Amino acid sequence: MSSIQKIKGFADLFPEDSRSFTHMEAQARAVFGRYGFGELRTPLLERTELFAKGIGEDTDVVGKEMYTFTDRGDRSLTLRPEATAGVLRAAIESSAIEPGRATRLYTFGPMFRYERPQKGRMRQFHQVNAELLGSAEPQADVEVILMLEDFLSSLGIADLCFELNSLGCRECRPGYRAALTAYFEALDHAKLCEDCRRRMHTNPLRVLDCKVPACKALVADAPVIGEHTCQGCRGHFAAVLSLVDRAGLKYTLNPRLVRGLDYYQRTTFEVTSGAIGSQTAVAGGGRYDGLVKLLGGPDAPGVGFACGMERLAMLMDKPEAPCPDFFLAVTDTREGTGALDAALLLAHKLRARGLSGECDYQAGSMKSRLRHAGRIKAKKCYILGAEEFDAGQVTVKDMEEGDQLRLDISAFD
RNA sequence: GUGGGUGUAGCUCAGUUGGCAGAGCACCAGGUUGUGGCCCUGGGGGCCGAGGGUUCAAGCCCCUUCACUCACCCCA
Repeated sequence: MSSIQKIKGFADLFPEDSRSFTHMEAQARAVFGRYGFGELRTPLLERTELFAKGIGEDTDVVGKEMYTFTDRGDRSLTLRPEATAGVLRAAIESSAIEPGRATRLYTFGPMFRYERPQKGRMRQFHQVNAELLGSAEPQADVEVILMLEDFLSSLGIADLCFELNSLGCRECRPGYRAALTAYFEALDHAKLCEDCRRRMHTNPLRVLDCKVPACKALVADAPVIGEHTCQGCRGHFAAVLSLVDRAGLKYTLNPRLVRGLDYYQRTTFEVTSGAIGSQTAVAGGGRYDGLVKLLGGPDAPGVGFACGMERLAMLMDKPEAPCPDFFLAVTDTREGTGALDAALLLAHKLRARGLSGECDYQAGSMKSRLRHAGRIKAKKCYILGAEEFDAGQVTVKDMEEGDQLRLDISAFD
């Protein structure tokens, strides 16, 4: 109890769990590579203002969830709570964005949010991110959505629900917001929950997302965004839906799909699962035209997604531990014979031949050593007992077949 | 931040109205004088989360505290 323990909301991933992450990363590289995306790695720490600007001052993420501190130079720094802002900062800083030409980048790694941990939510969690910069066309939205689906199915994850929506743009969204607020005002808004009475003014879109039954009932007849979006947004969304359809991806329209980060415009999407606790979002994303410019870059549009790796891990089959090629057992329990030295050197030679395996550092009974070899699923057990050692030999037992033979150790030179 | 649940062996968990600290799995040894998996027998292992209180007696009751966990808010 007196030993130092990890801090709340942070996790250690031992091989049983880390294998899942390694596998996801490998699949992401393979799938995204087929779409022409290149990997970008950005720092985990950024200046606080990048997130404040990029995510939105009024969001929960910026308002109460960031790990922010001042460094020794009195700069305010923040551990990244999401990836997009950092990716855009890097792309802008290195002039990687050419308006009118697509730039495709993906990244993955840890994100940090100071929240109360629960199932599917950690303070340090991991995301896979992809961003397609420079294209405002609906084809870009669809490419990203299809790539996400491609990635998820490469992991063998089924029973996922794709939800799509359009939030409109800077031109038409204010009108929708006003209509929503007017709707709630006209209603008996005392029936709304406390949070929603506040939200109907600050962010009426959020009310649509409320889970309180009374609010849900009132929201049922609220104006739908599709009726308020401008011609351009409507055409864009129609094109996206049509293409997604033609690509054969099943989805549901969710007019109440509101995302938590301020920068989304037009297309938004979310992938959900009912099998990972009360947090259902596995991945989410959308279009963020205007964000690149807001962060000081060219006026280039963008679309992308983030995918929660811990949540994916809950849905995946765990990759099996690899079976070692050998286990080198030492059963010569006499003192000072040098059998342990001989074992180590023999194991070294086996590895030089490309074989994998572990080697005893302590001699034990035949029974216990063989049991261990079986337990770690070694393909072969190399046995170095007193007889073998004195003869300069080793017994090699096939753990599957059970047959064995004696070989000279020198044969492995 | 606000609620609920749980802290006992390396792991998963029992533990009755307060009365000697338990099981399964894992580990070690033996049954089988040098041969794994199945079976049988035995063994090592514990500040019962921590601190205080009540009591002849506390894993159990009371207070405090810490940790973990689930949920709300919100999100991946």
